[in-house]
Amino acid sequence: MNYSLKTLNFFDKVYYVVRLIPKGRVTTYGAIATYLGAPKSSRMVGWAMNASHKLLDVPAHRVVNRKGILTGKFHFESVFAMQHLLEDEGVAIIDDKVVQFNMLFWDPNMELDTVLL
DNA sequence: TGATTGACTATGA
DNA sequence: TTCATAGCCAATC
Repeated sequence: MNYSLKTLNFFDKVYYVVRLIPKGRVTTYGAIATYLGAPKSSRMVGWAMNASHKLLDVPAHRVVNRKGILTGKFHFESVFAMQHLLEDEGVAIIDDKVVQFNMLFWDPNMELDTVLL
């Protein structure tokens, strides 16, 4: 396993950043990956989310793809769980897409000054 | 060890 | 906006 504390840190950082997402806001896999210094590893963020199933603290529902589509909903308990969680936080969802995604988008690169690396 | 996979993204049509 | 394709990189098998 190791080979890389870096890799492990990557996952941990993903969880850390995701937990920082304010309620009622959303971000993207790419934004998180970029913030972690690996803009090309957006898929790894998704992979981390997949592993985050065990971690109840990770609000994976606040992470969508760059179009604002809830592509990860199928990985939740039900395909409506993700949408419902977001709506409960005040995020409107229509046709699996975040309404006014551009406004609700929370970019860690812009909002956070802390450097985790 | 090597090939496949995936909650993605950028680009071009 | 949507569709298809290519590139990405770590985890899985």
